[in-house]
Amino acid sequence: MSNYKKTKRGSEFIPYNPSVIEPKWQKKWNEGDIYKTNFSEDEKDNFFSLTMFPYPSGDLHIGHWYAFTPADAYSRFKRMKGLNVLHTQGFDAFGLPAENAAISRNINPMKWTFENIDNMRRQFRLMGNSYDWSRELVTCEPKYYKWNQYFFLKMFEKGIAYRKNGAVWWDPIDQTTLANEQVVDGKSERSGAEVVRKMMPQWYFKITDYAEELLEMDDLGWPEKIKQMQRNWIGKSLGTTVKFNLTSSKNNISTFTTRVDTIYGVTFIVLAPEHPLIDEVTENSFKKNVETYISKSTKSSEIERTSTEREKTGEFTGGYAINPMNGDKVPIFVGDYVLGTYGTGAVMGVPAHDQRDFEFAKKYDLPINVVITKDGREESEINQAEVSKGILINSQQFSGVNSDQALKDITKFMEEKNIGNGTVTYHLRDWLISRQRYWGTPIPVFYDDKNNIIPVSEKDLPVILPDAKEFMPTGQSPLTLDEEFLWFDHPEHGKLRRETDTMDTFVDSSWYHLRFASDPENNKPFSSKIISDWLPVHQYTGGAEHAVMHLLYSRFFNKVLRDLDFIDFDEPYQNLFNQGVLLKNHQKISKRANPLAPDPLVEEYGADAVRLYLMFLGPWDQGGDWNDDAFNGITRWLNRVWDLCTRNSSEINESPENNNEIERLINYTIKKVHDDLDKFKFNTSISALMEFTNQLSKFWDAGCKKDIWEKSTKILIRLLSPMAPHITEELWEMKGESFSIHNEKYPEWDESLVSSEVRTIVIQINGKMRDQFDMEGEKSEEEIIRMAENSEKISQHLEGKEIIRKIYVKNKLVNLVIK
RNA sequence: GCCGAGGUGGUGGAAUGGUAGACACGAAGGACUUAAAAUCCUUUGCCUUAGGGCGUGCGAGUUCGACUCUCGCCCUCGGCACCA
Repeated sequence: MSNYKKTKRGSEFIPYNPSVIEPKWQKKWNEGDIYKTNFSEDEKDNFFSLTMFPYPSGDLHIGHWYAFTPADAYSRFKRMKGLNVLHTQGFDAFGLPAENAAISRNINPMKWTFENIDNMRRQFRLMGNSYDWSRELVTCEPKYYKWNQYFFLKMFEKGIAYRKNGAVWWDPIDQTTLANEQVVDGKSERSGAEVVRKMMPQWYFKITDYAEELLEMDDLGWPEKIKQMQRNWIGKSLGTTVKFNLTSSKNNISTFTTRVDTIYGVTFIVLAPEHPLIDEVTENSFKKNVETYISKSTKSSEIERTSTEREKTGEFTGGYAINPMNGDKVPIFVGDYVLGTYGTGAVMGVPAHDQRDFEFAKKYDLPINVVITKDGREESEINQAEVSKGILINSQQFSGVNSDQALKDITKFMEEKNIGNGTVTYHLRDWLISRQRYWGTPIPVFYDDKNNIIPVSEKDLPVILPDAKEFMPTGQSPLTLDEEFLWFDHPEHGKLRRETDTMDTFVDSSWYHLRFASDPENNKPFSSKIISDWLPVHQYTGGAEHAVMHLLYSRFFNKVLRDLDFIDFDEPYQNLFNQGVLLKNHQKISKRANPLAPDPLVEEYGADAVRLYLMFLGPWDQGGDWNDDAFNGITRWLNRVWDLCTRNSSEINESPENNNEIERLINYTIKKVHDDLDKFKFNTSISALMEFTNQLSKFWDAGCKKDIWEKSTKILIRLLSPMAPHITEELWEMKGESFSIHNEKYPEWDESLVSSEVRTIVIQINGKMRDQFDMEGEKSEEEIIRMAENSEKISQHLEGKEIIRKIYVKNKLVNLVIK
C-alpha cells in the first residue's frame, strides 16, 4: 500500500499511508477526549444518536462495521451541524454464549465476557468512531443489573410482574423457557431447537396491559415495515364472545368469533385440547377416546400441530350445546386446530363460512348451512367455505341484512339478551421473562415453605449473581446447586429459598438508553434531569430482526417506567432507521461458513477505506453484497483525494476563467452531500464527492485561482470528514489547520449559486429527446420555443408534419407535439 | 394465505412526472515502463444499413411526456400465519 506514484507535478510527495495516520489520530482523539459530550452545554440543541449495542461474542465482524460506521458518520454529521451529540457504545453482556463457552471450554463466563469486551473495545477504536466512552455500560455488571432487579420489584408491587403456572415454550437444547417472541416457526430463535410445551410456574411481565397503547405509532419516525410488524404481532381483532349453554349442565361454553354474522350457520363447537370444560362436557362412553386424542395431540410437536397443511382432526365428546340464537343443538368436539391460548380456547364451527371448519365438517360429516351469500339469494351446494362478507339468509330477523350491519346488530342483540358481548382480543401474550440458566440477572424474590412469594427488599439489592462451578443445562438454573445462594435467613419470615431463575436478557436492553444518558452514579438507575434533556433517543439505528423483540419490549418498558413516574415521555426512540443485511456471495456472512473479518481489511486498506466501501455499497437500508473487486474503487479515490489535497497550490496555473464554475460546483456539492447525509443516503453523497474530486482534478489541469483551489480542497476535506475521519484529520493538519477537523462546522452553501447560470434546454418531439441547447440568462417562452423549432435536428423531424401543441417547462424543456 | 420491500447495462447502483444508466466496479484499447504492478487517457446499454431504431419484470391505462402515477399479472427477498 505504501508504494505510490510520482505525480506529474514532479514535486516531492508524501504517500497516503493509513496504517500510520489512523493509529496516530485514534490516539490523539482519545487523549484529547474530543468526543466527550458536554452535559452542561445549553447553547446547542441536544441530539442522542444511538445504535443497538452488540453482544460481546469475541470479535467485531463486518456486520458490526456495517451497522456502526454509517451510524457514526451520521452522528459526526450532526455534530458538524452544530448539535450537542451524545453517541455511546456498550455491551449487552448477559446471555447464553458466555455460559456455553463456560461449558465447552471451562472458562468463567465473567472472565470470558470481559476478555471479549477488551478485544472488542480495541476493535471499536480501529473503526475510528466518535463514541463518548466515559458513558460505556456493560449489562453484566452488578451496578447495572441491580436496576433490572429494582424495576422488577417496582413492577411486582404494581402487579405488572407476576408469577403464573401455565403452558410455556421449552427449548430442549438450551434447557430453558422462552418468550413467544423468541419462538420462530416453532423453533427456538437462538438454538434452532424445536420447542415443546411444558406446564410450569414462571415470571411474566404484563405487556398485554399495554397492547392498545403499543398500537399507537402514528407519531413515530420509524420504518413502516417495523410498525406493521409490531401491529401484526400485537394482532388486535374486534369480535364477539358468544355463550353456548350445555345440554348436560347449567354451565356454558364461551366462544370468540370475528364473524358473529355467521351465527346461524353454526353446526358444531370445537374445544382446544387444553380447554378446562372438556371433562365436564365429555360423556362417559366417549372419555377414553377423548383422552387418547388429547394425549396424542400434546405429544405432537408444535410444528406439526400448527402446520396449515395438516388435516383437521378432532374427537366427539358426546356432549351438546345450544345455539343461543336459534336453539339448535350442536355437537361438541375436541380438536387441536383450536388453540388454547387465543380467544376463549373454543370456537363455534361455521363450515359454510370458514375454511378450517369446512374441512373439519367434511371429515366428520357434519351439516354445512349456508347463511351468507353475495346477493342474499339461496345457494344449494358449495365446494369450499365462502369467507367473504355478503347478505344474510336463513337468519331469522337478520335475514337480508348485510354482514357489516349484522355484526353490529347481532352483537347488540346478544348484549341485550345477555348471551354474548363485543370483545377485543390480541395475539400478544405476556412477556415470559424467567430463564433456567445462569448468566443473567437473578430475579430478586424468595419463597417460603408454602411457596409464598417474598420480594427481596430494595436495600438488599443487588442480588449478586454468585460464581458458579457447574453450568451444564439441566432444566434447572445452575443457581439451584449453590446452597449458599439458595437459602436465606429472613429476619421476619425465617428460612427462605431464593428464586434461581434469571431474567431474559431483553430486560437489560429495554432501558439501557436511559442509563447511557446518565451520570454513571450508583444510587439511582438514571438521572432524571439529564433524561428529560436527552430523551427520547433522537435517532436510533439497528437491524430489523429486533422488530418484535427488543423494540417492542423497550416501548413497553418505557410506558411502565412512565406509569411508575420515573420518566415523562411515552416512547423510547423517536426516530428509527434499519440498515439492511450485508451478504457475501449472496450468502449470510458467518464465522465458519462464509467469513469476512474486518481486521485484516483495516490492516491492508485502512479503516477509512472500509468505512467508505460499506457506505458506498448501496442504500444503507437495502443491505448489499460484499464484492472484493469493487473495493478498488474506494482506495483509488482516497489516493486521488490525498493527491489533490496535498498538491502545492503555488504550482497551480493561475487562471480566473473557471472561478464561477468552481463556485457553482462547490455550492452544489455542499448542498447535495448535506441533503443526502441527512437522509442516510451515504452512497450518493460519496458519489457527489467523487464527482467533485474528478472536477477539481480537471480544474487543476485547466488552471484556476490559487485561493479558490485552497478553498475547494478544504471544503472537500470537511465534507468527507464524517465518513472518513482519519484521512481528513491528517489532511486538515497538513493544510496547516488546527486540531481537530471534527470540531469544524459543516460548510454553508449559497442557494443562488447551487445551479449554473448556463441552463440546458431539452427539446423533445412527442416526449422523446431530440436535441438540446445551452442558454444563459432569462429568455421569454416564445423566444425559447422559436429557438427550439429552428434547431437543425428538430427541423428535420418537423418536415411535412404539423405541430399541434407546444409544451414549455420553464428553463427546462420544450416538447413539440406533432402529427 | 396475509402484510411489507423490491425487479433498471456484464456487476453494485443513480434518476420519484421532464436528457434513463450519475458514481463506481469489470472489460477493451492506448500512454508511461526493459517488463510488470501502479497511475493517467479513451471507449463501454442493445441493435444498426451510422440516419436512426429499441430499451427500466410482463400487459393495459392516465399524461404533451412514465423507471416514477393507476389497474391487472409474473418473479425475488423479508416478516407473519390453523389467531376463529
